[in-house]
Amino acid sequence: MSTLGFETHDHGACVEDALAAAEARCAASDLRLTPIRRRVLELLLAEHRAMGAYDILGHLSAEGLGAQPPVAYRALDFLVKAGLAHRIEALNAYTACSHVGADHTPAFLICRSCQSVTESDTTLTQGRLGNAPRAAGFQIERTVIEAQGLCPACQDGATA
Amino acid sequence: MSTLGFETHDHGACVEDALAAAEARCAASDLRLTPIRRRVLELLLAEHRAMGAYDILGHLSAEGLGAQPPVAYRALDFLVKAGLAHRIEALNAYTACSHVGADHTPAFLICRSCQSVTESDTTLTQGRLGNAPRAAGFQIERTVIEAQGLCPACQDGATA
DNA sequence: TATGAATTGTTATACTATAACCTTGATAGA
DNA sequence: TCTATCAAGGTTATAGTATAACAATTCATA
Repeated sequence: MSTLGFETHDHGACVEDALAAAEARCAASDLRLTPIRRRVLELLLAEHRAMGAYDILGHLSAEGLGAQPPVAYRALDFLVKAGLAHRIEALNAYTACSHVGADHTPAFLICRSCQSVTESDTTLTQGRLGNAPRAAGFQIERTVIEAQGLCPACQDGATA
Repeated sequence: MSTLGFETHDHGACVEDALAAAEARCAASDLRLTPIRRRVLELLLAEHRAMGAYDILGHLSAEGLGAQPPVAYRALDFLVKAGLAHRIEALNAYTACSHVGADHTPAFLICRSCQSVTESDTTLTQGRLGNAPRAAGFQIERTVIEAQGLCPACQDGATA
């Protein structure tokens, strides 16, 4: 399975599938995908980009769903903990998860030109990053793997 | 070469070596390691931890070296650009570089208990992370690889 | 319906970072 | 020597990111 999805795709179906997967996951794990949480997930799914908490808050507020920062942060925290979204540390921003269900260690490819964020499969990296630290006795609980650069589309005539 | 340095070491020599390497590098590259920049590097080297910009600023200010945020941020930016320090994205903090001179893609092991930060050699990871994205045509310019967990010392009777 | 737990509403504030403009001091060419 | 230039630092103000704390509400269920 390839998840390096810079290629165009049926985004409507992509979003619907992701929402369905999210609902299934919440139902199965006894988590509540409330209207606010669901809407935040939709916003994140709308584009394959990372959004800041205050971007999210702007949308929520425009839609009468809450006007204060904690509203956005709580929904984002929920989604991240539920495995439905990820935080992109290098951007202080958030993106919808592309592999809901799979217990994964995500790696991200972040385009500095178009801000697209692609979640890459990391089984490869995972093993490698895991080795050296384990040899040293370090017990990994969470890993952040983020590559920044230019996506294929932006390499033609872009800021490069 | 092993850089997974949780083991104890001669820290005085460690700091002196790093400062000497920094001076050599600056001299060679026509960069100016001014008193403020040098002091910030010393502060970062003092412990194998990451420090926030405002931690640094607190020290500088106590020493009469500058009281406003830009003073700290400028020095940190300089050190990062010069390859003498790294920014730890997951902590919004900074740490001295352990491999001055080597053109490297660093990976960090961050202990959530004692806050120690160890810079691991990433030739391993580098190759692996590089493959999948390259296959997709993504042109990597910078990578962030940070693992959080428990260092060996903190695994005994710690918050785990 | 009473109860407790989870969620949301709201205020206030803490933490992180940079824009903008000015001053100083070193350097190099006239 | 004079002075143009530029990098570095000083300072003020403000932007951007995040959370503590507490009140109000909703919801499932005893």
